[in-house]
Amino acid sequence: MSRSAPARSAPTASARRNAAPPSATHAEKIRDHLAREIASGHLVPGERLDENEIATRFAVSRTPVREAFRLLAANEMVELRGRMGATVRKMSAQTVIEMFEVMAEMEGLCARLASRRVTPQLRARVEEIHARLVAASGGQDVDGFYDINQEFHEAIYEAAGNLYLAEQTRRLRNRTAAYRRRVTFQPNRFANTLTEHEQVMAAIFAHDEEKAHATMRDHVNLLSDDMRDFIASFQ
Amino acid sequence: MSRSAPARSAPTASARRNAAPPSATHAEKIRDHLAREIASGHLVPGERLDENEIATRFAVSRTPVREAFRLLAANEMVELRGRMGATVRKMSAQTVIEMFEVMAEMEGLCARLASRRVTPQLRARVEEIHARLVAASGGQDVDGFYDINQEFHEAIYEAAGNLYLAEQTRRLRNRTAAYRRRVTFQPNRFANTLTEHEQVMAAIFAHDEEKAHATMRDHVNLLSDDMRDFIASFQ
DNA sequence: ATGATGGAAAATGTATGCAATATCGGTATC
DNA sequence: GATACCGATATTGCATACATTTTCCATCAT
Repeated sequence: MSRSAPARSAPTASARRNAAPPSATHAEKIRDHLAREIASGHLVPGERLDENEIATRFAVSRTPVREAFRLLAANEMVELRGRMGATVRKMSAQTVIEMFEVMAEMEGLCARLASRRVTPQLRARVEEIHARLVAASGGQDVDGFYDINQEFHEAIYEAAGNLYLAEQTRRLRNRTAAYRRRVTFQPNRFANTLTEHEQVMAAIFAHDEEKAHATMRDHVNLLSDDMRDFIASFQ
Repeated sequence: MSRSAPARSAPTASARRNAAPPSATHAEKIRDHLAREIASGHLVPGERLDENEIATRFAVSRTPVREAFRLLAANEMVELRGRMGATVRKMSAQTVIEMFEVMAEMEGLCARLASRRVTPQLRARVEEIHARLVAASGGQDVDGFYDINQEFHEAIYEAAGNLYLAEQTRRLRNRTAAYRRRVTFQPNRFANTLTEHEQVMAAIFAHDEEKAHATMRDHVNLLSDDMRDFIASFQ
């Protein structure tokens, strides 16, 4: 990443005109990496992000690191205070609970809109993902289960047919990922998750919007109850 | 803002310990200034923000300008695309409709939670605001009506007892303010607004969460229907 | 006339060094 | 012991220069 780095073959102008995505900037890569560390809990809430340490770690100057911090602020994952650096956003137990409450409603709303707007293609997609989730629940691959679970939710967001809602739901989900991840790794969550997903699916495919909303909200709220206990013990 | 600028008296360490805010960075000032230009319509959606032009305008280097752009991304006021600069965020008619849909639900959720959590003090507050709104509806002061109307909504947000939800609802409301304001200035909106607020209040005070949610959602959705027509005519 | 190519200019990304501010630890005072 | 002050150090903000990528325009081929 230094100036003496070997020259790369630049994409041709014609490749650019075919709307090929530009190569990611260092700032973007650092942001993505730090976001993952925050979501995974490796970087903990309240922790200071040291420009110099991160610059050294990624073998870049401070400039893209500072830009990465500001990009992370755009995702509300870090807090910036003028002249006082960046810290991983710390949320009080109360705020986490509130965010969960909102998230349950937003996911419920996604399910509600999906029950009105789901297409045959998306229905097939949801069912296919669920089948994969059932298959994954028999294994020991927790991360794999978690990833497919997220695919399931993403498909519901898409079926809702409201991009803005999907975006905001994702955003909130990312912000709470570290907290939520600790709960979904409970022993009997897999079976419960499958049952609850099935209830949500049944309501959506029956075009029952109240039930779709309620079953999805309850599915996410179950998480919230667990989180309440977890957070209480954590404080 | 150049290095040869006259030296300023730095705040003393004791002033600092009394939690005096640090002086605003150039990046923060530029962000605030551009945010105002965007809100006022001086910078129009889709417009490119030229680093060099802005740097020249503010007599600073490009560095704080770039940082300001990334800070603006945090407010979703500009869009950043790697290696392709910043543009004022452009909202399609579809996005506006989607945002309204989400807003109706979020305000509905505020009302729902308020129906469970309203205190006698907040009840009195809502009633007092409504009385002022009734008084204002007889006059010609549209702005005054609008301000009190906003107070009414703010009181519901507060009664919901979820700060995060209040914050996000406000945020969305602010983002759509310019579009919404064009509709609320219709001739018979005042009387309808009062009637609808009364329905919301009745449901909240009766602790009927479904009805509170539905009446508030419908109140805001009425706006959405009007907006749909308005936007269709606008395109 | 249209599309492809190449080079120059413009714009964006980054590194480096200096300026400005915050933090920390030691010392003095009450 | 608590508070204030001061100087040294560390951290953050910013300017400048260079590197990289994108855009624009002229030219050529079909």
